[in-house]
Amino acid sequence: MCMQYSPQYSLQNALRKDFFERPTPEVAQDLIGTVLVRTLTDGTVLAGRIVETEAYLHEQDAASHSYRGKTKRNEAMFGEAARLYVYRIYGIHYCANIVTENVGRGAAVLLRAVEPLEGLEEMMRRRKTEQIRQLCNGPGKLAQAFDFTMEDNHQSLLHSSCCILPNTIQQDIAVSPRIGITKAANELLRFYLAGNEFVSRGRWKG
DNA sequence: GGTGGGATTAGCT
DNA sequence: GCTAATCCCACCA
Repeated sequence: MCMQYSPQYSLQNALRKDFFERPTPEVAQDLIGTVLVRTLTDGTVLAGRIVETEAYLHEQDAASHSYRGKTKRNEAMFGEAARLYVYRIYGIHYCANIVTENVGRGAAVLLRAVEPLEGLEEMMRRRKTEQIRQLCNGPGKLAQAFDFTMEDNHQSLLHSSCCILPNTIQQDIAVSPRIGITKAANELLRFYLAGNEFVSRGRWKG
């Protein structure tokens, strides 16, 4: 189920910067089905198919961290596309976003869930659980499993140790309002693979 | 210099 | 369903 897909872990195939320089909802939707790959310093490869994302837009989007303009905390959002914007949430967890559009826009895509493909033992160790479904089915969990921390803020996704591989599957993408926000809560900016069990909050009904 | 809130999670009822 | 855990940082004084 989760191991049948065998991605080519090669930078040759990786998504390039122009993929991320498009309108953020398009990027968020097109990221569904792609594969997030990270190679740790010890050579361990972590990979997962992205099954859930949310788009956070520029300064008109009241739910976006960029809503009140550029600050020290969110400056990565205003930087180059295809870089990571990582922040700490509720003092405990991290959330990993991919910066989109052009420099100065302040837009990004939140990675909410991935289906683990490779490096599961490492993820289990970091997550302190052996339940595969629990490894990456939420933004905080995903960040913990892939070891994304503030050190990775501004990190580029355009090299072999950290990149996104193209979608090779064809599945139905569903849309919904974003989760966990109070402002602009009706915008349909959350995208996920319909019926996929690794989507957060157990929204899969199997 | 103090304070409040947050794109969450785990564990308990 | 409810709530504690726990930390920047933005904002106001």
